Order: sequence, then structure tokens, then C-alpha cells
Amino acid sequence: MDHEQAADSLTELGNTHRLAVFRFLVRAGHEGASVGEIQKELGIPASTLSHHLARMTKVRLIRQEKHSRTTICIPEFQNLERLIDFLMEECCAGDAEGKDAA
Amino acid sequence: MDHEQAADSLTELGNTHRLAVFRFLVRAGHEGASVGEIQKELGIPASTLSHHLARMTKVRLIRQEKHSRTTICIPEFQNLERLIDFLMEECCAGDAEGKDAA
DNA sequence: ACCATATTTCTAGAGGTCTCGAATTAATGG
DNA sequence: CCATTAATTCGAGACCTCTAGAAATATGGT
Repeated sequence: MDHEQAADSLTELGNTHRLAVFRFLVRAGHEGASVGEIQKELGIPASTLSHHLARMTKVRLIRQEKHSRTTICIPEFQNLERLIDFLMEECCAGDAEGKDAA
Repeated sequence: MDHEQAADSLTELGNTHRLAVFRFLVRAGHEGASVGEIQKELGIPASTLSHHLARMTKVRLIRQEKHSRTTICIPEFQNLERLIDFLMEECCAGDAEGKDAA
């Protein structure tokens, strides 16, 4: 994960709707959820939701699989892990005592 | 960590300058770094940097301690941990097989 | 072919963010 | 005091995001 990709991902997560969607998908797990299911759960207007999902897909926080009419959204768990690692990288390297003393 | 605070924190981290500053401070550890040191390291104009630091302080990603003329910035490690936990909460609860299979 | 369902694209207004020079405030040293 | 250093506040232009209704697209069923 490079700096720019991390910043982009964090920007996308920093929106109330997108964060709610992402967390819903994280809970849903590897099977994900369809756009319609997300809409029912969170009550976001379709066009707004589609816009947010497109943004999250673009930065690879999620991926979308189209099965005939329905679009399934699945979190990119590996990228979430990479993002978290990026934030904690070299944590407390400057501390006198043991590192990672978060 | 509630939803709104998480979203606010993520928004702040989602800016290239702020992310660079935050990571520099995470590396610096519990002793943090002064505004001047951050400026020297990252080469961000003073007014711009001050603006970004104020925003990060507001959402408690960092805290600022004033020692006479110099302002020391220190990451709020606990809040970073809470934020990360928030993102992973109930990860894969909907999966048939074991949870947290990120 | 026709209709319903699922989702995306278009559009546009309202509001927010980023940036940084200039001015300002505050604290220290001589 | 006066100059210097450290940092913040002000101001304004450029740019981006959010939102959601309306229109469009795509697929499947009958």
C-alpha cells in the first residue's frame, strides 16, 4: 500500500454513508451483499448509493461482481489490512522504550 | 468510538498532507514532535500545516501541548486503536465459516 | 414484444476543503 | 524595549464532494 492509495482509501471511508456501507459489508463477510440489500438496510437513495459504491470500488475498498441484474459488493479485506498496517507502520520507532507501545 | 467520530477521523486521515503528518508522528511515538520539526521534515507551509494540525486535534487524532513558544503534537494512540477496532467490528459475522477471516 | 426489477448515469445546486501569503499573537533573549 | 523565533488566524480563489430526482441501461420473466 503506497501513500496515495492509503489516503484515497481513508478519504472514502471518511464519509458517513460510505463508512456505514463498508461496515455493513465487513459484517456481511466474503459473500458481500447486493446493492439492493444495502439500500434496504441503510435507506440511502439509489443514485446516491451507486455513486458511493463506485467511489469505493475505484479505490479497491470493495469489489463488485455482476450476476445478471444484481451487483454484489464485497469488501477487499486484504486492502483493509494493508491500510491498517500502513497506519501503524514503524509505530513508536522514536520511543526510547519498546516499540508499538500504542 | 461512535460512527460519527470514526468518520470524522477517517476524513482527516484521508488527506495527503495530514496522513504524512500523522504517520510521522506515529513514528515519533509518545514524545511526538513540534510543529517546527514537522514542518522541517515535510516541507509544508506553516499556515497550511497549522490548519491541518488544528483539524487533526479537533477530532482527537492527535493532541497538542504548548511549552512556551513551541507546540508539541502527539498522536492519540488509543483513539487510533479504537478507530481500527471500529472498522473491523463484527468482521465476517455473516460468514458460514470462522469469523475474522480477513 | 412488453413490463418489472436492478442499477447506473446525468445533472445541477449547495456547501465544504485546500492552499498559502500576509497579518497577528505570544514568548524569549539581549 | 526591540528583535527574533514559533505558531496561529485571516482572507480569498480554485476545486471537489454530496445529494437526489430524472432519465437511461440492462436483464429476466411471461
